[in-house]
Amino acid sequence: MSVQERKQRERASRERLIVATARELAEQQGWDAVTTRRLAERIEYSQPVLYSHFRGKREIIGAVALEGAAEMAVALRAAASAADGPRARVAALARTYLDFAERNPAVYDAMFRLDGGLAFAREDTPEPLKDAFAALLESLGEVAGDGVHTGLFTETFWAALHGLATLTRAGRLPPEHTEWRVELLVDRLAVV
Amino acid sequence: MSVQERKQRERASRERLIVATARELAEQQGWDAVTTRRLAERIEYSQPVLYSHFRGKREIIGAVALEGAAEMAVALRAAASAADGPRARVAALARTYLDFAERNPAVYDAMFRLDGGLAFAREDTPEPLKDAFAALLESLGEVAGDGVHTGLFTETFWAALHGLATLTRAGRLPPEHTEWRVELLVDRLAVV
DNA sequence: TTGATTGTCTAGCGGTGCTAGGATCGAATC
DNA sequence: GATTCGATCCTAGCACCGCTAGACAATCAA
Repeated sequence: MSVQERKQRERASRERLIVATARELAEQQGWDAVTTRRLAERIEYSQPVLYSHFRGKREIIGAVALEGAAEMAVALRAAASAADGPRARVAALARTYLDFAERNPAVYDAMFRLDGGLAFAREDTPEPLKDAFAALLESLGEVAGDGVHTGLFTETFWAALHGLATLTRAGRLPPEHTEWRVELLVDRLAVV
Repeated sequence: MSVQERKQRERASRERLIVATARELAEQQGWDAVTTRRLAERIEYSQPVLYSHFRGKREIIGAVALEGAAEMAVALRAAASAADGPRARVAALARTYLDFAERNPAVYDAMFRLDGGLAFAREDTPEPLKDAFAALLESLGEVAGDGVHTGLFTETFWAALHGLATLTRAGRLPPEHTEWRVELLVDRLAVV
């Protein structure tokens, strides 16, 4: 059975290559540039090979999104644990979130702007997504305020951050004063 | 010169037809379904005619966005003027904004999610966009709080609403409890 | 060695946004 | 009223897209 195992390993490795290449290409030139032809050429296989790993382009986006969610969860927890006190923790969380969105725009798009065929806010939501939300909730839960449902509070705070991230990057908001807006959000929304 | 005038009128009328048809088609079947071929067929002209009015699909999206911005400004001002007191005014404003996004998803996308080739937050920003932002600022300015820049406050509040609107519609946030989230946003962000 | 299975590729389908170039039509001139 | 001539519009086609059928080669089991 060793031959089969080797083949499985190779297959898994190629799948990782596809996802990594798609992500790289998307970060370099945007998701519009991630066509199945270009992607196939970069991994040095023909187009149909992609379809033996993923149902279609959408699923590839979804795979990048899951990868991103896992990384974001790590980054959020690291920022939170390095801060002292609820107020500082929330501020660090918010800055880290926006920083992640700015540094990995294509991954952020895959997670929250594009259709990666993933289920959100449901029972069958993939674990990495649930966990990224959990990472937010861990820090935000302690500043929701008395009698305020922590889940709903986290959702609202997250939505505000998401709005800032997307509108800023799309040039809808001037890039200056981002720090000030985050400050306002934390000051007003968090109860310390 | 009357012949030329008639031609100009007809041309302007056809341009309105293009924008209205694009909007209608987008609301019915989403922007992906708005292809130049389908659009041309619906207005009963050939494809190249579209390009004698607009540089490309992007500009058509931009035209729909401007139309939407004007309508949104009217809706926001109507809601604000019908409410009594700053707190109620802001709440009505927020609800109207989200309501507009929900009722006109394609127009909302054209305004804030898609690339319509429009300049935002700049001097050469088209008037309807500036005015829609002004409509927000008129009501939000009075609850920014002492010493808080009203423009930046409005931007932050708007971003929060935008986040709620987009995440909810994309299925990233559960559709229930939207009203509760708005309530929280208004309660915490607005200083009354 | 043979036959079946697996894996990969070439080629192609129907679609996209956009455009070059020819046909047509109406207005202005003789 | 016939004839230019310019504006207007359409046909046809480009290069690209996501995706797939079917041929082909390599590998395995008998």
